[in-house]
Amino acid sequence: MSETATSQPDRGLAETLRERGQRVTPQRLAIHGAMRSLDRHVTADEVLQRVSGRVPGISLPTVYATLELLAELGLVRRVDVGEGPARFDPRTDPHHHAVCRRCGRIEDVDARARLDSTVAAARRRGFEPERA
Amino acid sequence: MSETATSQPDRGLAETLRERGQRVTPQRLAIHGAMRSLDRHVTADEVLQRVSGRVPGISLPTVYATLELLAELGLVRRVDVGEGPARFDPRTDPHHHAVCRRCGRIEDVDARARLDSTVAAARRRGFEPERA
DNA sequence: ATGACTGCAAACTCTTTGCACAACA
DNA sequence: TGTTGTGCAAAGAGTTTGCAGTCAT
Repeated sequence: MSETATSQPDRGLAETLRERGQRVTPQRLAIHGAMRSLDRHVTADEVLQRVSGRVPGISLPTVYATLELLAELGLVRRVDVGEGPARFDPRTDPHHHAVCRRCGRIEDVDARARLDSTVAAARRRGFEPERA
Repeated sequence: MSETATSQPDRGLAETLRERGQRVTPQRLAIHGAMRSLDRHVTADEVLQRVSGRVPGISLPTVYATLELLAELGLVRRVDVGEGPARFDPRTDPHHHAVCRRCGRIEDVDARARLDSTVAAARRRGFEPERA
């Protein structure tokens, strides 16, 4: 019983898309592949640079659209840091980010237990946690 | 011994400015007053609306410049939430913000102890905490 | 008087949208 | 073949910058 209803990480972006009646395009596969191979937080522009090798004519609007789609599928997470462009994070579990004020680099802060309790406190006040 | 070297909350914006060789203008006093009287997180535009009554011709660039100045003086804190305009917070001690995804409203999350330990963890990794 | 501050307008960055063409199903 | 997705260009939001005039000192 192939229960690929939920979006599986690697095998199955194509399947997931078809199940949703959406098309499997080289742009989507390339962007997904790039995000999977990355272990960093990247900007839309960096994704564009990286996939431009494989998919020559790709454009920034397409990158944004695809990353939004991947975020909907839970394969990517958009991190809106205050200054500068948004970053897209291949890691989708809730975690903190430490942002360097000078170079803008983002690093993960693993403090899961702490985060959980903070989130629980927010939830008690009627908020639904979305980003850390 | 008047040691008003540091920027005192209320009495003394004028003094602080003069000490720094900067000018005391009605715009600055009005914006500072507005921020002090507020207990909310406001956008630059909201500050403009609010101050326009007292200082008729005031402009948005001036509001931004002044809020940046107040932030430098530690009288205000800029909160860059992902979506939409930046908010300016009259509360300057480190604290978390809960952001409503729908209406954009911001509410403080008091979890000082937890926050402190998270910040300490980040500090250990070489980061200087700036915003929560 | 003199130099910092203001207001106006325009530039700027990042992101989204509109529209015609291409290409997946 | 019928749409969905793409690329291009342009619009849009928010913030910053350049410049001439004003005003605190």
